Formats: sequence, C-alpha cells, structure tokens
Amino acid sequence: MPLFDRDTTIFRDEDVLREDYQPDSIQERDEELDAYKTALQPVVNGAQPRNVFLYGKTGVGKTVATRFLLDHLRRDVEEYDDVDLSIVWLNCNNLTSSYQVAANLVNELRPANEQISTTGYPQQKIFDMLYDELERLGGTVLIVLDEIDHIGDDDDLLYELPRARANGYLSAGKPGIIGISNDFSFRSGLSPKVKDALCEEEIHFSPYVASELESILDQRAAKALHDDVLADGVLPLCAALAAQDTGSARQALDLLYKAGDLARSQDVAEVTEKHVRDAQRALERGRIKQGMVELTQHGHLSLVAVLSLALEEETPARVREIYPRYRSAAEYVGTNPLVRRRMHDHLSDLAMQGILHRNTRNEGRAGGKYYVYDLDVAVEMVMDVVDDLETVDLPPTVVRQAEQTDLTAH
DNA sequence: GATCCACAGGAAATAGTGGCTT
DNA sequence: AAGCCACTATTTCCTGTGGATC
Repeated sequence: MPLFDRDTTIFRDEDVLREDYQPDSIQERDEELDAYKTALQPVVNGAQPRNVFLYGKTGVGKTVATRFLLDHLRRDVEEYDDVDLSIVWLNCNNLTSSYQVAANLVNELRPANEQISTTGYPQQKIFDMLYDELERLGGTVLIVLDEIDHIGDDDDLLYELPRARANGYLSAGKPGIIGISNDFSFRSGLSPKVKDALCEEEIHFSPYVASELESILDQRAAKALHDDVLADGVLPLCAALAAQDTGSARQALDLLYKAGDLARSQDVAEVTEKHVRDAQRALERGRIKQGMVELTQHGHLSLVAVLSLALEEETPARVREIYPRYRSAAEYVGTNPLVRRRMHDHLSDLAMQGILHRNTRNEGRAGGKYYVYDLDVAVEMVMDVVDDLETVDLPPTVVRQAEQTDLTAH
C-alpha cells in the first residue's frame, strides 16, 4: 500500500479556493466594476490615464477586480496599434515611505542585473531614476500600488508622479496610478494637494454581506468540490461567520477550504457544520501562532516573561512585575535587556495581536493607574511555540514550573 | 471638588546598519 | 576614507490621565 494516495473524495480542484486563483468572472461587484471600467476607458483611447483609488477592507475584491480588469484591458488594447500599455504591479506591504516605493518601482522596471539598493541615494535621485525608466518604457504605464496605505502620510511620490508630465519630466511616458488601500482613513491623511491630483476616481468596495458571500462560495464550491459533499448549511455558515467577522471573501473561502481539509483528514465523505466551526478555530489559532513566531527576539522574551508568571498563576500582572522576569529571561539567553519603556511597547504589540490580554486598573490616589497583562491564549500553545524558537531559551525555572503545572494538571 | 499616585505613552535624541558619492 | 542619505530600533525625558482618597 502506498504511503501517499490520491484522495478524491472531497476536492475536485482545491486550487480554486486558494488566494491566487483568478476566477473568470467577478461576483456581486457589478457597480464597482462598471465604475472601474469607466475610469480605465481613457487608456483604450490612448489618452493620459486617470488616477484611480480603490478603498475597502481586505478580501472584498479590490485586488481580484483589478487583476481581472487589467487582464482584459491588456488583451483588448492589443487591437490598437497606437496604444502601448505597460502595467507595473507593486505591493507596498512593509514599504513605509515614498522613497522605498519609488526605489522598488525602479527595481520592478529594471532588469534583474541592474537593481538598485533601497537606501543610500538622495530622494530626488530615486525619483529621477524612476522617471528615466518610465520614459524609456514609453506609452501608457499603469502603476498599481497595492496596500498603498502602508506608506502612511509620506506622500511625496503620490504628489510627484501624477504631475511628472506637467512638470516636463516625462514626454513619452504616460503614467497612471491605481492605488489600492485597505484603510479609508488613509485618504484623510493625505495632504490636500495630493488629494486633488490623485483621487480623480474613487471606488469603494464595501464588505460583503452574508448573502453575497454565499453566492461567491456557491460558484467556487461547484468547481472546487465534488458534488454532494457539503452538508446542508455549510456554505451559509461559512458565509455567516465570515460576514460577521470581516466581510471578506478570502476568509469565507479559507474557512471552506479548511473545513474540507479537516473532513478529508478524517476520511469522511461529507463536510459538516462542525467541520466549519473547527476550521474557524484552527484558522484563528494558526493566525495567532504565526504572529507569535514572527515576533522579534525581545517580543519573544517579553512573552516568556508573561508566560513564566502565568505558570505560577501570578497573572494578570502589571509591568512592574513582568519587567524583572523579562530581564532575567534576557540575561539567560545572553542578550542585553531593553529599558522598561521599550519592553512595554513590546507588550502593547503582543496585546494588539491578541496574544496578550490587557486591562486598565486604577487604584486612584492610593495606587495610581496602570495596566495588567495576561495571556490571551492557552499556556500550552505558548509553550509549544516558544519551545521551537531559536532566539529564545526558556530559563530552567520556567521549565521546572511548566513541568510542575503539567503534573498537577494530569 | 481638589489632590495625587503610578504609570502610559508622546516626542525628541541617540545608536547602529547598510549603502552611495566624491 | 570621510561625509552623506535613509531607515530601524532604542533610550531618555517628560507631560497627561482617571479615579479613589482627602
């Protein structure tokens, strides 16, 4: 009997539920697509493209719609000899300044052997390079800046680029910006001069409601899964859970995928509502675990400090109590401990990520105001993650304590 | 209602890294 | 080699805050 065996009971084609799958039609976004299409019309006419801004939370179809329309645009434009279209796609995730975005754009446009470093040049120099590249490319250049809100309020590039032609930096190149933002408040953070230039067309994508999610799931499930493997109510449940939480199609699809995956691993032929609920828990845990693994070393040490208090049932604990634990954890691994102020920032980060739970206490004149922290996830899970980390070792006292609690627990 | 505790969290200064320019 | 430039992480300093107590 083979160790691996092709399993075909649940999934017909699981790729259809994955993030990078591009559906052949977009559901439940007719109005947005219409507006978007209109905004892109000048490109077909060979005119200077308009700048477009898309707003909406993650997983509401901004990126999919953009990919979809640009694909068609690219194909349709081939019919006209006088339109020369290039598309540059840049995800601004973890780019925090105009400078970095510009530098990365240059790299996108340049061949692999002429890449530039993303620090070191004066800002204007980077912009000049960018203009050179755009000019060299010529024709219409659509620049898609995905997750543009990550650059915060540093909007120099967004100010410069739309004006490049007017200012005489470009003659052959006709750039157009398509900005995609997860955060509507990004708009209000922009300086007024940028707002005028950039936000010629704004398209809002609202979160999906349950019924919309359900029809999206329906369509995908038909392709991804075999017939009759879904119990009644599975799709509506996926839709409802996702609608309540984020209204994101991504989340709904992940839920369905994970639920199917669970059913498959249990060797059952039907996906039930229980699978969906289990999937929801599993995804949430996975998300938090991932967050924990990706912390910096001092983040890990701060977590260990709280962990050690939790094991002794000394939580919730205030910073005053956590900090000494943190110091000894740091000394144990041979790292210089940070000052209290800074460690507190790490604690705040942990709380933000849902790893720690934070409460305000106020004892008035007698004790003043302060925070108390507690683990917001199971101790075992933290142990599990921390055990595997290379940057951190658990001090022996913590290990001992863990063993003891384990014994009493069993 | 004024006081005052203990600290949260903003802001500015500093350290440190990597890379360009002359 | 010395002087820039941009960026990140940290330290240092300090003001503002909420509510029990006076």
